[in-house]
Amino acid sequence: MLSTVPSPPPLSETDVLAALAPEGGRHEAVGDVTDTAVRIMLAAADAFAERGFHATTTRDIASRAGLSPAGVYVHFASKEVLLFELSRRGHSRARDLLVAAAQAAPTPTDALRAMVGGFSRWHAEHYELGRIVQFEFRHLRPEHRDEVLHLRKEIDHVVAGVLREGVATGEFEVVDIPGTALALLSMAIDVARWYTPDVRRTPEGIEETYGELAVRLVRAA
Amino acid sequence: MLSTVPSPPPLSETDVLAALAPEGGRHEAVGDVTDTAVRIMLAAADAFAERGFHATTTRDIASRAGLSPAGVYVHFASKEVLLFELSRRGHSRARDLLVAAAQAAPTPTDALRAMVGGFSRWHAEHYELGRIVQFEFRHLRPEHRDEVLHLRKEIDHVVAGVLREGVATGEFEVVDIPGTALALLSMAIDVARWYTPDVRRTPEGIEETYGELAVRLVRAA
DNA sequence: GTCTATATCCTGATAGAC
DNA sequence: GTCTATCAGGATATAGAC
Repeated sequence: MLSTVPSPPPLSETDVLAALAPEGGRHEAVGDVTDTAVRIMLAAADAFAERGFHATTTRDIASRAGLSPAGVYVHFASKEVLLFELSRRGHSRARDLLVAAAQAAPTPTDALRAMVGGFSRWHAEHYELGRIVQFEFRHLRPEHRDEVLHLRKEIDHVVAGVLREGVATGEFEVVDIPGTALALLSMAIDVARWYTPDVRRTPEGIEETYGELAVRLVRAA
Repeated sequence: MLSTVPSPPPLSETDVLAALAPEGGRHEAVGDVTDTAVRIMLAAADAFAERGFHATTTRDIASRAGLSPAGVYVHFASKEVLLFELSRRGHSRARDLLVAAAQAAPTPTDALRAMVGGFSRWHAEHYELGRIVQFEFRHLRPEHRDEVLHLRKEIDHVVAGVLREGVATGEFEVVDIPGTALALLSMAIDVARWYTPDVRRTPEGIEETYGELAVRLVRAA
């Protein structure tokens, strides 16, 4: 169901790149930007995820990308624009995953399992981009925050929609649909906070566990 | 059950103070530090929660506390020490709440409802301190991080313990105890990320909803 | 214990040569 | 498009008077 997400080797570059690229391909899959711009985005993603937006310096990003500090500004107008690009692409990718999982499943139960499982797995496999998406949001400038907020609302809406369908078919019993959607997303989002490749759990195991927990949370008694 | 948490007026100072004070009292309840040190901690908590640790300046903290920048250093050796004090006290308080809720409940089901409900409510009522505790953790220096890590493990342990009890009594059916404990805590922790007083949900409503969701997640079929 | 003043270093971003 | 050099301001923290 979520097989459009490739399973890349545990290299940070490939990992973040896979999360940024809609087709899961190589550099040209990011498509609308140059090779150097991609390198800068990958460098910034590493740095932001590791140290946070404000603790990351432009020199840090530049050196990771193999450029001088000035070289970054040919491609991005500011450090905040770089955060915005990562945030926007990451949110889009996460939303696309959820929508694809919802559409591919035959029943609301299967859809919910695939969505929460897949979303949780994504936040583990791509925990660097996941952290940026979920935890650096408030450091965007207001106009950029507003744009990303639309994507966040779409994500909430997809989950709530599946819950409503499940209630309609009688598969689910949900007292508070938006509240439950929020709690389900919280479980998955929080994975990005605690997951690292050093941890004993695997993204696949997380997908399995969290998908089942989601179904337990809403299934009719 | 969680009535040891006072319901303060919606003033940020009182709110953070209540979360810092073991007895829920006034300034002297924080006890081991001077009045001015408390004022600085409250100012720092406001600033860290609002803008994040690295985006907060020492001038920012000082002016919120009504001091000159130099005035802060009489009471705290560095900005990071201030973060550590807030983090340590906040973690202790959160752990104490969980332990009290676990001990006061007659059954594992009641205990889990009270723990997850109360922990969620705490992350709403004290969302400022909650954000610091949960999301500024990585900005601590290694030795301080280690000390706080002990408190975090105690929190995990209390929840896992109640799950084990519930499995033993037959009330719960849990495949993966540490994984489920983690997911339950994730739901509650993530409240601090999205909650603000502007949001439509109330801390009391969150307590009710999340307590019930927790029970649904683990109860035997 | 608090202040004013400041040391010292670092920050995001730009100018202009190549 | 990339570099070296640098600007202008801001950062944490300290010195020393009161």
